[in-house]
Amino acid sequence: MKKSDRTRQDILDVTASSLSTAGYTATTVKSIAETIGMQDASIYYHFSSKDELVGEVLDIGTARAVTAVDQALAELPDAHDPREALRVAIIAHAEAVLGGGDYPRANVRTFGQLPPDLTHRHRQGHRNYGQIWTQLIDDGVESGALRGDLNRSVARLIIIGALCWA
Amino acid sequence: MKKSDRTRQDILDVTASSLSTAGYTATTVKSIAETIGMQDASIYYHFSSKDELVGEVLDIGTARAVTAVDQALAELPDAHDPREALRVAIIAHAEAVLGGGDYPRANVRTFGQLPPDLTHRHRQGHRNYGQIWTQLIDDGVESGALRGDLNRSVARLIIIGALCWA
DNA sequence: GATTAAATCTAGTACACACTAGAAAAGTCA
DNA sequence: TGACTTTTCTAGTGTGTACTAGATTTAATC
Repeated sequence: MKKSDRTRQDILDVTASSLSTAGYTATTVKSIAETIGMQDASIYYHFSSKDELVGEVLDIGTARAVTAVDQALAELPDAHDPREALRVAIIAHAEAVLGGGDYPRANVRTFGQLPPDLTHRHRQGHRNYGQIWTQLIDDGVESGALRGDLNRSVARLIIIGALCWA
Repeated sequence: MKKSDRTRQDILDVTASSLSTAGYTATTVKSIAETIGMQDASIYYHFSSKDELVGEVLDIGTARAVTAVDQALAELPDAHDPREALRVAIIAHAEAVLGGGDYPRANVRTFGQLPPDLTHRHRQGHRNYGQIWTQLIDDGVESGALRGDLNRSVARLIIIGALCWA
């Protein structure tokens, strides 16, 4: 049962890499198999469908980003400036996306090109992640550290948008 | 030769609408034809390929955004604050993308999912557009109105990224 | 109204894709 | 080694896509 795990991991890695650079449509089962050096049909021994495989890659990516941000926030001192929290979170997110490997990048790259099923499956995860930022911004506004006259949801969109774009 | 022009325009409009909401892959020749109420093969009387059709839609979109920003900048008084120029340009861009119809939106929506040929064909247009913003930011920095210690290309990416995300 | 041109349709081809079934090979362990 | 399991391959199916060829209809012109 060792061989299977290694191959499975290889498939995930290659898929994440392809998704992050080529996008969803250009990431074909055949191309994944070719990169690994096996037949496309063999992929289905490890994953029951392309979308299950892609879904797992995306799940790993969001989990890593969430973990990175959560951890960065947890390392803050107990009484911290809400602006500092926002700053730390932004840096943690940026590091996860830019330097954290292909998995978080796959999420950003394929956002908006996934088939409906996958989109729906990951919508909740995205919402949860957005919730973190909404909370950070709300904290800032309510503590008076951030200007209260800006539209909060707009601010959230700008921050996440700018981060994803980078 | 009137009928042809009207139908051609219909095809362009429907394609822009579909691209802006469904993206490139989900925008099939068949779906376009169905929306109009004709057979998919009939599309090819007006356009020689799907990508030629899509390319024309994207060209129109970028042209509209560029025109909107250029026009907004041209209406500024001769001696204007560089910050004001940036502000006006951002608003013009946002209006073009959000309220300017499907054509500019099609560009944003399909960014990163186009086949290589189309990507390459429009890369120059995107570069030109980016150039406008680079210039605006450079003006701001050199005149002292904007802080010079921020990385200019990062600033450009953040601004365009946030706008496109919205 | 007849003739020509423009526009659309019918009926297909070719290809890439995800995916399947069963045979073959590779690995595991007594 | 030999029996058994795990993994991969060969060879296909079905489907959706862009696209083509030629017939057919619709519109314009004389």
